[in-house]
Amino acid sequence: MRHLPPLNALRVFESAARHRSFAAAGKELFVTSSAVSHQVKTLEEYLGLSLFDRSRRTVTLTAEGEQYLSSVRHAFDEIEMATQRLTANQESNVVKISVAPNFLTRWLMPRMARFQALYPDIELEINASMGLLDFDRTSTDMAVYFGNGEWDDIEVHFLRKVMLVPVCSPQLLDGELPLEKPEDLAKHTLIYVSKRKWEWENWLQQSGVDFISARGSLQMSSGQLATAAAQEGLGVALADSTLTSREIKSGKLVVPFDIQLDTNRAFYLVYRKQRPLTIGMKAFKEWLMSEM
Amino acid sequence: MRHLPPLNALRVFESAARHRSFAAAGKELFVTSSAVSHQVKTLEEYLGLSLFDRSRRTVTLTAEGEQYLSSVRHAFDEIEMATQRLTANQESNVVKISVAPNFLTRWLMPRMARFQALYPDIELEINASMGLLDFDRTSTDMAVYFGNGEWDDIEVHFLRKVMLVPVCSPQLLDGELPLEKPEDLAKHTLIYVSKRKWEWENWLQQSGVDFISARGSLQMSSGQLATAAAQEGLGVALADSTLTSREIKSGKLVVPFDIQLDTNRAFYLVYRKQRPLTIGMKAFKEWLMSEM
DNA sequence: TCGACTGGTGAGATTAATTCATCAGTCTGA
DNA sequence: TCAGACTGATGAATTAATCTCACCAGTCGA
Repeated sequence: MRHLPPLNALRVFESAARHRSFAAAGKELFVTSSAVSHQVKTLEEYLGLSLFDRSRRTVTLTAEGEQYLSSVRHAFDEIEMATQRLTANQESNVVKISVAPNFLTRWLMPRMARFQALYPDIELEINASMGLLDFDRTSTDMAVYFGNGEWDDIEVHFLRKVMLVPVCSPQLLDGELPLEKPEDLAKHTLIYVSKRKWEWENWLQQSGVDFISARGSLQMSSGQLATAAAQEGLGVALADSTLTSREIKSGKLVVPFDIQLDTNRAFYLVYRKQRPLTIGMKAFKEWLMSEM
Repeated sequence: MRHLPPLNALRVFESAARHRSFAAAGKELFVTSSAVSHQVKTLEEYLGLSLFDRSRRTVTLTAEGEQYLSSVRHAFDEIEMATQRLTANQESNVVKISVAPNFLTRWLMPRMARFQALYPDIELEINASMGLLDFDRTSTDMAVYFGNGEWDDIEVHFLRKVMLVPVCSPQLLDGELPLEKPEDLAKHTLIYVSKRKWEWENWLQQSGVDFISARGSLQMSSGQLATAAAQEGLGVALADSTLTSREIKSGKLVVPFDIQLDTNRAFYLVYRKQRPLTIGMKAFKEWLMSEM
């Protein structure tokens, strides 16, 4: 047996709190500000505390109101998304995708034209984002994650492994300091990715270099930035060999030592569990898997 | 501007779906089954699909209804908890705590009597659980987590570092196979914790043992079980030195080599961000920190 | 200082929710 | 096997929740 507050009053509160105005909430809900006032009062009486400060001409949320708003918002987001999913057209041809930045710029973007040629009716709405996202409370249909593939409560499809090789600008390789064997890295700047500092350590270990005290180090927040920094000649970075193949072919980046580090990390296509796929989602999934 | 379904109808649906019966839902909501029927119908008309199968005498959820229920439930849980937090008595002296199993049995339990002597009015409701929990949708007040301290959106307080030492039963140490230097571990069974397999590797590396091919290995799902297995003489495990100090003092476990591995992992007291602490929570927090 | 805002309040009007009466089907047990 | 006790469905009537209206006070800017 549940103990829920009056839900209609809650809806009115959420709108009023979001707008920080009873009048604006009234407009959104197609009622008068008086109705909003009544409903907020009902909720406040139920809770036994005030959610708004009513001094001055404008209303402001109390600390309690602020707290409550964030929870109520979360909950309403979820209800809204669940309702949207349920009533969504299975024939929908718009797919909202969230993609790991490196994969987006270096893999997906260059191949977008091919997808559009194959599926001219499908419209992709792409968003770059790193971390995990909440499929319950966002309208994102699918995502490309980077990681070890161990995520709970979502449908996970393996795309491709990430194999790291050192990359740097050709100028650096032709420069004064030699870069002929892994030990020579000691004289160069190593470019790290903040949250994956162990990668250089592992690569050096695999390359038979026991310990190295590099000349300097540079820290970047993403693999994409690390690769860009290497391209600018700022040092040597570890980058995925296939994602940077274009830069390597065109000579913008060179691989001083072709020693690949198997990271146990990979790119994965993920989406909400048990979600019936729309034709747009099916098309994107099939194309993505077939391009691998 | 939001697009929410009729919320009162949603509440009725949730109850009916939970009970898998309109009559039972009516009883819970103090209305007739007729009212339930009307409301469910309203919701179904709004969504444009049926949520219940009405064949036979009983109703069953359709696939869509099942999907919808889980989301609606989640959302209502959150509203319920937010409301409960808001109306909760600040003077409450009941604290619901979720504790990492190893910490619970080896640290908290032995000291519980001391807490109760100091705060006879405070009532602890303890729950053992490993993973992370959702403070938004559960009624747990505080938790003791084991990990690296990097968790988002929660209040984190450091408790104590975990320093690992090898432990085994005294019988094993006095047995036929020597255990005098780290290299001797090669002749014994190493007990691993499933999700922290790297620990033995790190310890051996720190002890100056390059590579070791142990006689066998045993995998346990938690540190608690690994320590118990070591106590039974099944092999050598890595255990936290302070958590196992009682067993070590009493001679149930011995430390063959006093080489401690700093794991960068620790125990932390955590709770919901911005949550105003009840007097019970304050008492527990203060006591816990002072016992460290 | 006046108008144009803000939100608050109580009474009445409107709309939504519930009950009631009735119907049909299904399962149970005498 | 057939009455009786359940299940839920439905439309009209009733009740309860919600909203509007009219009026209030206060604040802000011209």
